[in-house]
Amino acid sequence: MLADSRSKTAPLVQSKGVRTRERILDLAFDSIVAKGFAATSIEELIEGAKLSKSGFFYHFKDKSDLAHGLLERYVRESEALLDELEARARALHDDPLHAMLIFLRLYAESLSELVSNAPGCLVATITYQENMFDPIVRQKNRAVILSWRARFLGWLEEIERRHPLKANLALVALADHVEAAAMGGIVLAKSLRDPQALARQVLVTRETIRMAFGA
Amino acid sequence: MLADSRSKTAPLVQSKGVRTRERILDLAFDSIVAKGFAATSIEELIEGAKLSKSGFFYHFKDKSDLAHGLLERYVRESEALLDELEARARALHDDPLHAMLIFLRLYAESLSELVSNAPGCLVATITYQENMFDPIVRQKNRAVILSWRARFLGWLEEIERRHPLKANLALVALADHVEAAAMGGIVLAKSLRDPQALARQVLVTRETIRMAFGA
DNA sequence: TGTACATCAGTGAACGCGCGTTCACTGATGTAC
DNA sequence: TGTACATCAGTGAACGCGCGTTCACTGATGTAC
Repeated sequence: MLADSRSKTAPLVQSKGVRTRERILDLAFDSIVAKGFAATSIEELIEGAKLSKSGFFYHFKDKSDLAHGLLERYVRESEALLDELEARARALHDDPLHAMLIFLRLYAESLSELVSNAPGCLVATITYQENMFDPIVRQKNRAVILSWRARFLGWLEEIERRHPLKANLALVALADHVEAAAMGGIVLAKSLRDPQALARQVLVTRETIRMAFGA
Repeated sequence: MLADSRSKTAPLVQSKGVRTRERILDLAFDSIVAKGFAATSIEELIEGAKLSKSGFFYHFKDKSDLAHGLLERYVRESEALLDELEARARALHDDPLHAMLIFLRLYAESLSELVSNAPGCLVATITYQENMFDPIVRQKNRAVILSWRARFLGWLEEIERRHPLKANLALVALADHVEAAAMGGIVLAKSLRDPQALARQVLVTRETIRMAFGA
């Protein structure tokens, strides 16, 4: 769950075309997360990106192609963030439970930092406006949620082999909970204009996992 | 957090005008939760409600007035549901902790029932498309979140006076967590087409509260 | 090194459609006397 | 009980604007020989 998909880790040298495309995607992300997909007009994107309308259609064959590009980039960067934080956490502790507790702290920090710029989860946005998107985007969106589930479920199973579960919970519900609490936290953070509200929700999940395995 | 605001508890006899208005609001809710506010056209609402365009403008002075009407009804019915479930739960157990655990079971059930018809939380939808709404709607939307927080925070404080908190958590984060997990759960339920995913998230929150107060 | 051609990254003008909103009007129901 | 008037719950036609999309064209950069 990445709250801001605007690329920060772009290759050192980019062709002119790639830079323009990224500029369009950045503007589109901010607008979609603030107003929704339908209300995000190509007109406003080209005004912000300083190019002509036909320039936009050089980069994206139609509006739904923009959605594809947006989701693709979002997934790539969000998986990269999770991979990186998981690797850092696991490097700091051999026990998978403590690694996950470390990970959740790092994740809470990263998310509230991202959210203070441009708050919004693209996956939640797409889910809440599913009928605006073609089947491929919807399918890809579902796949993202399932990949989050798979990552955390695998990790929790690993934990359970060492620390018997003390709570009356299905592991899959707990796995989903990491992202569910984050998505709910984003709504709180956005609405109340309090980025810390997101971090607090992720840390509640952390406490749940800590208690569930009796740490 | 009410997942379906279509009225089920309307007065026994309604004037013709009120019935038409309710029909419009029902259609609008379903559409907004599926496509977003901007993509919900007055044209489609009048087609569904079988009246002319000027008929629509007799009931709502403009599109933003529709948003007002929708949110007002949603808040009224969602508060009524929470009041009712809280009253039932408190009637079943004197201890506020056990009452809350009962409440969360009832709430999980109610929500996944509502979600199987028309999944979506209007507050989350508005938050994710804030720029589409006027300041009054945004303010009202924020107020709903704060009223949820106040309800659960008060309840948790009551619990804490009898059961010392065993977890390293701020009560306000825990209070917010009830609705945050539900809002995240709705995204899961919608996207995966699995109403049970929502109930499971609410029940994770229940387990968190149970463990936090050492029940 | 010079020329021919291809690809990249756009421009400018025009299109048709659907959207939200307005306006003048109307027939059915309710209320006062 | 009958009549006058007001309110309710709409209709039908027209509007202008902005939207997504298309099309013919172009100047700058890259590549082959």
